[in-house]
Amino acid sequence: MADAADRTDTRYHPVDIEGKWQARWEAENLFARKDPAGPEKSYVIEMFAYPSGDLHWGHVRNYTIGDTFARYQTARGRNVFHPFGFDAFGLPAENAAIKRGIPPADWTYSNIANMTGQLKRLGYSYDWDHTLNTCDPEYYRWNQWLFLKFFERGLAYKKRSYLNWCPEDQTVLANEQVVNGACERCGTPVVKRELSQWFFKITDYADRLLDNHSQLDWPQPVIDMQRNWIGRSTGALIDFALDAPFEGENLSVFTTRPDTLFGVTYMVLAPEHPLVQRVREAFPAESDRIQAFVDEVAHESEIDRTAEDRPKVGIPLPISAVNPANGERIPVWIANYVLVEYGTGGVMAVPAHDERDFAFAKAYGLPIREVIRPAEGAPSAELAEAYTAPGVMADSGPFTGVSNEDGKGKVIAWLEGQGKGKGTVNFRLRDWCISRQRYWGTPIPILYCDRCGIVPVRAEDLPVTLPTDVAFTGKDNPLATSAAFVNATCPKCGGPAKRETDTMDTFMDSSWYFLRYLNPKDDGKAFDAADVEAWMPLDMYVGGREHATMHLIYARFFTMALHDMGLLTFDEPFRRLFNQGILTQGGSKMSKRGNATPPNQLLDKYGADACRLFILFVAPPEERTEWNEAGVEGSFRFLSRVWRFVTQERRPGGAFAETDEPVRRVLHRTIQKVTADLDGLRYNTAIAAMMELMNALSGAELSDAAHSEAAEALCQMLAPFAPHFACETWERLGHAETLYRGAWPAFDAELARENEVEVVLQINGKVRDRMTIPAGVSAADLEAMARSNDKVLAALNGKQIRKVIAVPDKLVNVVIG
RNA sequence: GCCGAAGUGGCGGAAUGGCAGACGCAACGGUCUCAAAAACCGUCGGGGGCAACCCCGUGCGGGUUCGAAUCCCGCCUUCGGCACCA
Repeated sequence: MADAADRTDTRYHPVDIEGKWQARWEAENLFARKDPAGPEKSYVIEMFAYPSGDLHWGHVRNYTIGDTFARYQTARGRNVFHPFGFDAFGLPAENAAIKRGIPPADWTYSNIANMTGQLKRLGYSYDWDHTLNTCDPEYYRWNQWLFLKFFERGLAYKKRSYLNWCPEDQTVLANEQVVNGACERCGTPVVKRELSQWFFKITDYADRLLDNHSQLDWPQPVIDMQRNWIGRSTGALIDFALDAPFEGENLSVFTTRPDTLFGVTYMVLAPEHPLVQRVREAFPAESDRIQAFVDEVAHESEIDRTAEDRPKVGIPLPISAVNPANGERIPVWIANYVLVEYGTGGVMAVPAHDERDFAFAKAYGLPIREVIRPAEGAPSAELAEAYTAPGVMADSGPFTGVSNEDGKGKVIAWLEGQGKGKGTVNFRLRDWCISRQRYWGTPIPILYCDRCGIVPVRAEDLPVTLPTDVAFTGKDNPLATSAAFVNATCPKCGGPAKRETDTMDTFMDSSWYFLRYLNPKDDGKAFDAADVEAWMPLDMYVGGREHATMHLIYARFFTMALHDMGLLTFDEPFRRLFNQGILTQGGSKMSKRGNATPPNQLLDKYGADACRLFILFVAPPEERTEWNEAGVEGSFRFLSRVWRFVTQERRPGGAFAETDEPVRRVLHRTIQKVTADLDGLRYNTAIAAMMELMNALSGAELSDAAHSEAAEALCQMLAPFAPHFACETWERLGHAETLYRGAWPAFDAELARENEVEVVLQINGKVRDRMTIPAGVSAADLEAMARSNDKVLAALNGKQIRKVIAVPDKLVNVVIG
């Protein structure tokens, strides 16, 4: 590119102005956090970035939506806080270390530097004095502090359970990180392993996570996804008495269909159910046979386990139980279709009214007893499939003849009266497993002492920093390879202790970063109560829908837990959420995993402003759209035309001419529309409206006054979209102050109103004529005009006018028949 | 299977009960130029007609309405989420 000095033309050259304004903004400290007192505060962020290496157009779309929103809020006079940071822990850094021998920290910090440069080049209005990287000890020490708080409250606990294990990444995964039975990150099929891990008690908050949805200004699909994920079911816990050798003990099961209790013909336990091992001990002769089946199921991968056509298999156990409803003895089986993690890990089987139980009973010749019948029609001879629709209870003792919906509550009450069961709710949501056997994360601040057991690190000893003398083999937990890290002293007894070598799930980092943004350099506390009180909750959170059941649930849980600890006064972090639509490339999502296009080339060629404008113009921000760079040219052309218009040589001042009126009407209508569209985040149509305005201005003869009015309004309207361009043209119009705060054009309502309208004349719903008339002509007058219209008279031809529908300023429809 | 979103020109999209295709891209024709770029002007859903005009057209089939891309019922397709959750 040539220097500005070489040019003789006065055309729009973005490279000449973008660096200049970025430097100016920085020198003026324009984007510094404002005082939250005074006009309404507006805390706006986009979901922070994983430092994967390069920005791609998907990021550009996300951040441009947020920046346009933030800049518009400022233009409207609000006090905006708009920070950015990096979600810097995670596996890719560690994989780079394993594959290329680069320390994870080096890889991460160099990516952060690179991406920060790209973000600055795009001219986003971030307050870089309030940034954070989650891999800094100054950040993660507060993760550890928060972990200790959760531990004190009993919200963090260690337990042994069956967990998702990724053999490739050599770590456990949360349920949320298993996608179609495979590791969300590397795609390797996940297997179940019994392991001892750290959990957060998110299930304590299941009901609140659902109930609070009504307070949130969020896209409904995200709320629906969370509701599905949490999966609340209402039903009953029912106790089935066990026979010898477990007499006196109960087998408790969860069911949503207590109304089918009289139809139970067997019971099924998950192979991992604790009772199974006790049965093996009680029946040594059966032990090997049982264990063989348990092993067979356990070794299936998660993909095989969840396959749709997976056959249901099981074996009977040498024990039986008693149906509390009718005293009947029924067999107890173990089978692969019962999940240990849900409910009690065992079910009562009602083959007549449950598809799974039906298939299993058919396969193993177990009895099928029909106890719900359709309200009308004769009882069927033999069921061909499970009957799961509503009906009337049959062969159900005192409940026979009751509708099954009423029966649910009645059976529960009856069981409660006898102490054999109770109504309850059950959730699909599991506690959040937060420990990972990886290096590049926050060390869990826990010690294991032979004498004192599990001992938390003292708060004053934080941070527990990541050691650098570790070996990355891709197999063992790297922290365990640092003797200096592992060997520690017990703070309770002073004896030798071993450090926990697991690190935290990185979703821990993102669960509270929006609190830390306010005081990222404060080394005395995790966050400042007064600042949090002043700025939280977030007024706008912009990010992708893929976080619906992960980050967005975890962060809500965190906020609720901190609220209950008295650390926050609110319990929902994100008042308003906006999901940008995904950007596809070749039909699939643009992402760091393959098909991403970086913005650099187009930035070089057209500048940041044209790129920003284009990414908002292509589609409504919430819609998925296919990336096609061909259109950037159009945005650049538009800015070039505005440039030429605004930079015309004009004398300042003067009066409006009569001939200005039509164009001024367009201008004021445009200001009205752009304002409304920005309020509704309809950026694509706002830009289209400005283009239409430019088209109207192009051919018009304008007075100096009208030219100046239009030029200033255009600069102001473009400011949130094309900030460098707007600042430069604003300056060239003679303004000394940088165009940023409180500079939004007002529209004259009188001028914005249409004075002349084209009214469509329809005959039997088809357009037959158009009439240009003054706005506001009444329906009665329109009808009279229609009745005397030539086309109507010609169409009549002996027929009659049956009806006339007149909509002022829109149309008249004459129905002839 | 369950929950959700979406289907409109060659392309991205506009119009959410009232002129379908705004705005932009691409394409085509023209002006300017020695030439090119840039810029500007024009054409641009399909069919018919010399023409004024006419007919068809918003995934498919019905319906409501004076009038439906838009509302209702039933399908199809694509995408996202959940899925042996008892």
